Amino acid sequence: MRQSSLFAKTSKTAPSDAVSANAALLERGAFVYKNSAGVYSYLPLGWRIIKKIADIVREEMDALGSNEMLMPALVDKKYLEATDRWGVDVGYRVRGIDEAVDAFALGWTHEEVLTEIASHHISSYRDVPFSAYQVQTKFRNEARAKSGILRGKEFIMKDMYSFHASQEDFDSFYEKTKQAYANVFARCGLDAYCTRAAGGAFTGNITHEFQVVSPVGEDVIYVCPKCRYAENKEVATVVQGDACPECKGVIEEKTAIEVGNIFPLGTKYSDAFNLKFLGEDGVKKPVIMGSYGIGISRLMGTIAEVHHDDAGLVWPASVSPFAVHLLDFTKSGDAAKNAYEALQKRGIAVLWDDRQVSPGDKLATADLLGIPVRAVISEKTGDMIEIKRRNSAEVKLGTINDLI
RNA sequence: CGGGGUGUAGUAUAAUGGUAGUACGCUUGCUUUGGGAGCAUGUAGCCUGAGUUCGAUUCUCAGCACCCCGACCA
Repeated sequence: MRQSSLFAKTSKTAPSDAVSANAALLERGAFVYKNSAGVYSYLPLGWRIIKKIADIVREEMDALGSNEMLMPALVDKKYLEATDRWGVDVGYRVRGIDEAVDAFALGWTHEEVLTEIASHHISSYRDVPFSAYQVQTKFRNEARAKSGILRGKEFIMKDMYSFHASQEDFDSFYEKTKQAYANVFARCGLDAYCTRAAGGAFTGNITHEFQVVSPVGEDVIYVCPKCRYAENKEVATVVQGDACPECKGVIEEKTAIEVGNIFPLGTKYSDAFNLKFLGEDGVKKPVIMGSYGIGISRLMGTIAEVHHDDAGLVWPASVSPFAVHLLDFTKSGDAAKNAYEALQKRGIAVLWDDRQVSPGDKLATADLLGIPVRAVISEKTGDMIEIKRRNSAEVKLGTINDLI
């Protein structure tokens, strides 16, 4: 892509209201635009990252055998009334302009919707286990949106739900999902702890959260860095300085960002929608469920918090909007055009800064945008290309082949 | 939702009870090309409403917006 046609303009200054690093850098780099408190647009660069992250999540969920689908964002009142969640205060309710009563909620979760759908598809033990997920915008009336895209009133989420015939089968899937989640976060360049936690409005069971240590996090967790034992403060049995119950290491207290969670739901939702299956023994039994969330947009913000320096963002290659940032300092631009076309031909996602601005501007912008590989063509480089990785100070000369 | 703070140009900021200044950006022209180039040029602003006052961007009140702390939070 030619940068001159990219719908994005970077800024030297962050908006005065952007306090956290992710907000300041994502807005300066034109990855996102704040429309309202806690409500963001994803500009072309940011949307590319969202899509990269979502695709990583899709690959891992598909590998679990889950089915991607899409449910309505308008959730009928009947669903939430069935589980007494119509009145949960994080919800938004909507009605038509000329209607007297609220008929829908803007979806903040979809246990009810999918359980009801499943009740029309699951009737025999042959129909389970089954799981499905979606990537969708969720709406939550956050009393206090904060920290850029880390906590918004509207955000992009992957939510998955699973349906099982037995507790054993559920447990097995739950553990596999834990591993899939660990894969997702590792692939996104994040070190996430899997903590024991409480389930809030979703379940009374012990649940698990995936937490990335960061000063801007809202959760307090206790972790053992040695064996990675971890608990959320809300259910903690240890405190800072205690011996780890698993390995006798020393427990540390950390603040962390919750990037995902998994919940055993038991039969709470299947009971509400009379979701039963006929067993091999001819007896009807309730379906055992789980739900599994990953905040896709929050993940982008978390990566920004973890991977940046004074000059700007430092995207892991796996989620970067482009693989190569091509800078051209020459007058003619011919060599850069050739390199750009060669890279395009080989399927390398390249952003070519073809703007008529100074080298200093291009270099500073490249640091701000944080694309992993910077390739410079100038009068100094001759027939070669200067290659520098964003996460390293090393600069070396190479050829197109070194970029592939 | 409780408490506090802040609203000045596209962005960041300054000053002021008497017609608002700087920087960045943007326009145009010339020069320039390895760390957000130089000179010139033009562009653009006091959140909304009420009150006090001869006069309010400035003071008071209300509303709205945003931010911070807390509560809340799959």
